[in-house]
Amino acid sequence: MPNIELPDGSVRHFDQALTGQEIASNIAKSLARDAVAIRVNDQLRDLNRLVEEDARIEIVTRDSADGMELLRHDAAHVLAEAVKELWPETQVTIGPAIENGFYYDFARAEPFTPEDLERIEARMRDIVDRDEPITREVWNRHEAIEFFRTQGEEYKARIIEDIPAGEDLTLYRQGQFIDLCRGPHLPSTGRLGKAFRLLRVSGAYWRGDARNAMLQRIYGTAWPSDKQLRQYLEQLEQAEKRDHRRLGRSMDLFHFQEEAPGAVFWHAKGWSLFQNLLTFIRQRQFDAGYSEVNTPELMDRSLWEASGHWESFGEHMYTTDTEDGRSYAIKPMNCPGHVQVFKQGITSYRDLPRRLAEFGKVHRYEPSGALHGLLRVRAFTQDDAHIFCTTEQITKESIAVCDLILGIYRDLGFDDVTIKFADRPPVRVGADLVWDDAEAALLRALQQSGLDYTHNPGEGAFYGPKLEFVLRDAIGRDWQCGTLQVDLNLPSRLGATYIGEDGHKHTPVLLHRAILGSFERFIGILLEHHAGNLPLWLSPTQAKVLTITSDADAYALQVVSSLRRAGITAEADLRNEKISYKVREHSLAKVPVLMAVGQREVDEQTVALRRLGSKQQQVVKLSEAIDQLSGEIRVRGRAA
RNA sequence: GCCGGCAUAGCUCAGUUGGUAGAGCAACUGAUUUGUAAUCAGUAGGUCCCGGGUUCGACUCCUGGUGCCGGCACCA
Repeated sequence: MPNIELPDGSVRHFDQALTGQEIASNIAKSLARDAVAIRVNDQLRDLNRLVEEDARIEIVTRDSADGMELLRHDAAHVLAEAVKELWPETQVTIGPAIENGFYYDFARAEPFTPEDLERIEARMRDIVDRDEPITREVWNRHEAIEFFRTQGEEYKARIIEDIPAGEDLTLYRQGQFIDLCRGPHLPSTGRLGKAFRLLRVSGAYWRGDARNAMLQRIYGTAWPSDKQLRQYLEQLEQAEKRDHRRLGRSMDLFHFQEEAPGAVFWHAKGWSLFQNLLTFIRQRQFDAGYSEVNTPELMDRSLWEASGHWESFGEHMYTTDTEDGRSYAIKPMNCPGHVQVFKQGITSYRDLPRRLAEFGKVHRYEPSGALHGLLRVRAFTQDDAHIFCTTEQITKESIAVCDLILGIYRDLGFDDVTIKFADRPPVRVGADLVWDDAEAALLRALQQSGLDYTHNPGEGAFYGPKLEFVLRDAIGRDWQCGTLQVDLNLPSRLGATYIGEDGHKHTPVLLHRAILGSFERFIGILLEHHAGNLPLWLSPTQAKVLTITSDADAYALQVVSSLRRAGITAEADLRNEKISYKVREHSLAKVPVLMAVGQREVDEQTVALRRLGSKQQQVVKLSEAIDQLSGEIRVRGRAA
């Protein structure tokens, strides 16, 4: 005889236990229709389970975040049911809801083809039409293992074996299909609706471990309504349009070719963008007290053995053997080089902190399958720096690094940044006490800066804990770019020392930090974030001066040279084409400022100025236009 | 690296059961002097990713590579 408290605080009394579905019907018809689960005292439950006790409840509808997750989880089950009906010999494994959708991993000798995907999706729709009740059963552990073994479901049996003894095992049954699942689930398959779509099939290792068998993963997306599904598919198309590889071609920025997998051929415009970004970072670093250095690309293998990189990453390093019998490695990172610079001469504690920066081009033999346009390459340029300091200085320096990184992101148009604190990994160098200190110092910096962070356990580097700076782009994707790592191991491995106040030698602490990480990758992210519409100050070509008739040719050239004198990168387009043709062409090439000049502009010494993305133009005096643009450029890129 | 897919003109893509290839856009040439997202006409353009095999004959079939794409794993 439960008393049911609703989210609005009202309480309803019922004379007998009743199901979530009945409670929903009791409240409102529409709620009954949209209900997918019930939350009973903060615990999600199936709608058709009885609520017998006094409880606070909330009906979970398909539109809510929890509701959508449920829909997607159910979609995964319906997918598995469809596959089992079509190919009964297939083994099922796991099938969770993920952001925007779901997947299910299957073990099957034959690969799924795109045609198979269509058949599966059609069968899923049949299953929704059948509206099979989904029922929860609690099973005994041994019986469950026995059951799945006899069904030939080896993977399911193994999953159950790994569930701690004593826990209740729940199985969910829909039609002929039974799956191990914690639940909750919808009352029936019809409740799923048909706003789902299978997207692709790919490989995935059993339990995410490359030593295990490779399963076949089918990905899908599912939504509460057709409209939301359409919107999502539309969003996917839009994301494709801002693919940096496509923009790189249409904006004539860079290319790749077969002879240099994972290495960029920068074209003039792309390199100009690269240099604009580099100049900006260089200025900011200078202002923050860094000195720029440059260290060899090729160094003897012994140095990499001493640093420990040879052991951990030897397979991913490019090496070269020379006639003199020596073995060199092309640098995969800059730290050992910077330590060599630090070691020259004798450093006093008074000289610390010492901040050495380098735009270091590094090479890493990344696994072939990891390569992805500019976002994952084998040859890239880091905005790398190493800060040598005392233990006492770690926190202060770390705070300064956080400030520097966050400020730069803001100026590049990224406001949504999260910080992750990654602590000691299972495989590491150095004593635990040393790790304790390093982790504590980083956390102190975060606390004193008042920055929010999330914990990323076990994800630190092998030599020290790190902060990871993750920025969210315009379409909601997260990119880890900046990093700050406290290293209490490498300096001693490479013999770096300073003379302390006591006149004795001490080992400095080494902070590794990068802001953008890799210029190549960051440019890829920037392009996608801005959909190619780069901020004026970064654009390789900032303005294009377009003539309307050839009468304006001389004036157009004069405008271009005035712009260039003001530090604005400008080019003239004197071709004998219609103005609309030129506007279209340069808009597609993402030139931020177009200035059209015809007889009127010649007479009045003006330009018809049009900004990328706008359909309007304003006619302004040339001098005004120049002031306006150079002011805008100064505010962003050149400002300290 | 692993699973699956793809590779044809600068780009986007067609190409029948095996008979050595086409379109649109771009490029080039000419005409057009044009007021804000495609002016018209003509011309040229190919190692059909690379190697080997089957065949009278291979873009097409088989086979070994390479690169790319979607994931998985990896990411100092």
